[in-house]
Amino acid sequence: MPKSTFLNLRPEKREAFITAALYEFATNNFQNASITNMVKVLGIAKGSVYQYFEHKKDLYEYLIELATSEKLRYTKKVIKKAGEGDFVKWLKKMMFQSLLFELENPRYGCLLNNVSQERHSIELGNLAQRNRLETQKFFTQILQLHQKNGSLAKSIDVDNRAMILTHIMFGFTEGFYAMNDVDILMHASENTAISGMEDVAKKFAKAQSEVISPMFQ
Amino acid sequence: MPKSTFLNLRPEKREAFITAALYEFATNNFQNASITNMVKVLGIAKGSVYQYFEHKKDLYEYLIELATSEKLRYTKKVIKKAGEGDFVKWLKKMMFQSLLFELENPRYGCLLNNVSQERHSIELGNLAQRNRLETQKFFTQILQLHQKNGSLAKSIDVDNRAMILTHIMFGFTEGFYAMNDVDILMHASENTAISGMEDVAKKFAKAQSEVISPMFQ
Amino acid sequence: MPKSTFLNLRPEKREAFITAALYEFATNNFQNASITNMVKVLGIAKGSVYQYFEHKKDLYEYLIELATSEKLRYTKKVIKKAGEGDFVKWLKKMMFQSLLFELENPRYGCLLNNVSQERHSIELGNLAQRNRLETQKFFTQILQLHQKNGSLAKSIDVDNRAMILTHIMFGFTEGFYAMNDVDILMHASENTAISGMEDVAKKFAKAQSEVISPMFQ
Amino acid sequence: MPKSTFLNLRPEKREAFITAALYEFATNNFQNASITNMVKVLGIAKGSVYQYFEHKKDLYEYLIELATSEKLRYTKKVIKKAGEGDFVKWLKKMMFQSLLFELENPRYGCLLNNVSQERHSIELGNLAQRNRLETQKFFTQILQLHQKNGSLAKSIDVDNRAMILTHIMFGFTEGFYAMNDVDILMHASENTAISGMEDVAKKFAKAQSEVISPMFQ
DNA sequence: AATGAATGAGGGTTCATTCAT
DNA sequence: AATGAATGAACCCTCATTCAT
Repeated sequence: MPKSTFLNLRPEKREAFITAALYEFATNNFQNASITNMVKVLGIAKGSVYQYFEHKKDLYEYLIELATSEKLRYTKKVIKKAGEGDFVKWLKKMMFQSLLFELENPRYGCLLNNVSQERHSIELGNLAQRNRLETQKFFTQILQLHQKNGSLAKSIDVDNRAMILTHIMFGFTEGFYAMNDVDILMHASENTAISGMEDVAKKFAKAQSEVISPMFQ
Repeated sequence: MPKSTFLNLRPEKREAFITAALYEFATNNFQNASITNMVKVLGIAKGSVYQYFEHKKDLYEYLIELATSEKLRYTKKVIKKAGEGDFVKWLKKMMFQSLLFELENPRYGCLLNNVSQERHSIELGNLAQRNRLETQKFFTQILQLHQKNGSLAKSIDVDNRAMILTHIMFGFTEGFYAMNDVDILMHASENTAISGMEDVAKKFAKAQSEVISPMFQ
Repeated sequence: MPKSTFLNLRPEKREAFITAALYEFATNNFQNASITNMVKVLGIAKGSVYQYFEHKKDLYEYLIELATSEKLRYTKKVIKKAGEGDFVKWLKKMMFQSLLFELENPRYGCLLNNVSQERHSIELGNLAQRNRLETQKFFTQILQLHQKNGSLAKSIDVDNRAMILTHIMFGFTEGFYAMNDVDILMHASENTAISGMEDVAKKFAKAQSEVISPMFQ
Repeated sequence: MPKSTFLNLRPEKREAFITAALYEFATNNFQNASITNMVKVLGIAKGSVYQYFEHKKDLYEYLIELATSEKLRYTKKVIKKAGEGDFVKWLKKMMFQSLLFELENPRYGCLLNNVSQERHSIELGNLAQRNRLETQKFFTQILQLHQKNGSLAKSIDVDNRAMILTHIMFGFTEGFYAMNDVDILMHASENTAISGMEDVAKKFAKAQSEVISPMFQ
């Protein structure tokens, strides 16, 4: 929900703004993210932020939306194939693609990770919960699809598996960001980041896969 | 590292202080936890806090220590039995006991959960990372013990399993707090809390168990 | 090192600010000068100060610079004549001009006097020492000039005389401010101040001169 | 004006208290001297200070009195000889003895130096002024004595000379403390301090003497 | 559309002083 | 006589937000 002023901005300006905002909200949770600091980095007037967005929360929500849709776009190809063939095979592809997304878009990834850790507050409500429920619902639908197609045993408790999947995926993601230097991840140019983090990522992907596969046999 | 002032406090007062402090640091991360708010709730003077502790970080570290040692005390019986019999059986007991701890001591549990999510900062360093590494090391040692005793296949990569275990356990814990209303958990008297959350807890325990068991066969 | 914010201020506002800040830092040493009190007097918000300056020390340093350059401007004419004619004659002129500066700009004068009395601290370092060393160096250079020009006996120990001059001049200045009511000095309009303090000043100038003259014969 | 409780204290305790108090008020001006810090160093209860003294100012005044009387005791021999023989000779002795006092009792010396720099305040009034006036009066009396005895020219303006003497002596003292590390001075054992500072002191004494002698010929 | 000065509530922290024990 | 917990006002500093230009 940016104001029209933001949408009418020269693309370069808009993108510079987004990049800086993402960085600020990716390296800090909502409360600690500082508009003051962000505009200092950007070199624009503080007032401009309030020409573009109603308030801090408004900006935050916009960034979340952006990150979410970007992630969706990135994983679309895999999502489309849901229901075809073996579920575990699909899941592995999905997990791999997600990890690639984190590596290539650390700002988006880190922001979304922050969202999933946001404490309940008057201002944001239970954002983390809503975030997790969406993911859970997504997995539930995929699982149901696979059950319909016969590629997943009907005996499996879909809701239960979706919940577990959700917690594990968020758990690994959070672990990934906790164990690695977020700043290095984000400042690296895309290619450097990938090559530098490749091993770590592979280890994580393999681990996740090992854990999750047995759940569906 | 509380000052002697704090240790000499009348037990009721000290406990009231701890309760309120725990609540503040359990519902907020370090930066957002507010001494001002805490003393308002407690009905004491702001200066008193600084009679008890050197500074905010000092108080935080004390609460972490308290929570950690309380958790250790709570799980001691199970930890002592490490190495005896089947590892998975032991792990299930451990996980169940941990969950019980979270339910009976939601303030401690929630605080420790916050610790594991703390962003890297100049003031706290990489607290979350240190926290996770400790847990990982703990699991590594237990796994090695079981390998020595022959109750765990020598072929299993202990370091890898310890890492996975860590991420999953933190993941489930975080999920648990994200999905439930922390405020209700913490304000409930112990018994109410348990009965109210029993089903949720059982579901979590079972889920965790299902995921983890296959990793060691 | 004020921020651009301060420099862009409406001149009246900026001057009102400087006047009030000078008063606060002239009547109190660095530690005791209170931003809180200053803004109360000025009738502006506390936050504004931090729009203008990075922090208290930043403001202090700006005021020192201001006072120093103002004093330099005031005594420039005399300084330029250094080396011409008799040194003692020049020194008398210099002392008289300095005194006039103190009388016409009691806020600047008093601030600089405070600087020369600042205790060594982590925050400011040894400001007083640095301040005195500068003055001493200044006198050394002038004395060397006069020795080159032949208007001062080569036998005179320049470093020693410069040190003595420095201590005496600071001593008289400090004595002047200790013996007179600084508040009256500072609140008086310029002309009133001069006429009111004229006799005192003359007495001081004569005394200083009497002391110093014999040192160079 | 200590309370009777202080006077009834075991001598060792009283002396330890005085030593610590002196240190605190010698290294800080009145406002910045911290009772809190002092008792921490001493290892006594904060409340004790208020058993001994009415309030901070009360303690400060006691220390000033102590330092003053100690200095008097130290210079008594010289003072007694006032009026005998040449004034300048006497003054040199006096100045030398004063310097010795500063070196052997840096805490007292530094405290008195602080007193002479204290800003006018509601709490302390114009302490520095009173302090200087006393010294000035002292010199006036001595000078008058010498005029009576014929060892000083009747033509000399006694009040003027006393004033000048005062400013110069305070000036050199302040300069001495500004240019040297007060903490080193005070922590050194007496003998070390003297030997370490001997050269500096001699330089100062000679300088002072050179300046002042011509004033009385 | 862009600016950036102004605000004021809130943050953590220090400290002299009081008073019940 | 000694303690030390309690107080609360004061300190410097930060920040999202507003608004006149």
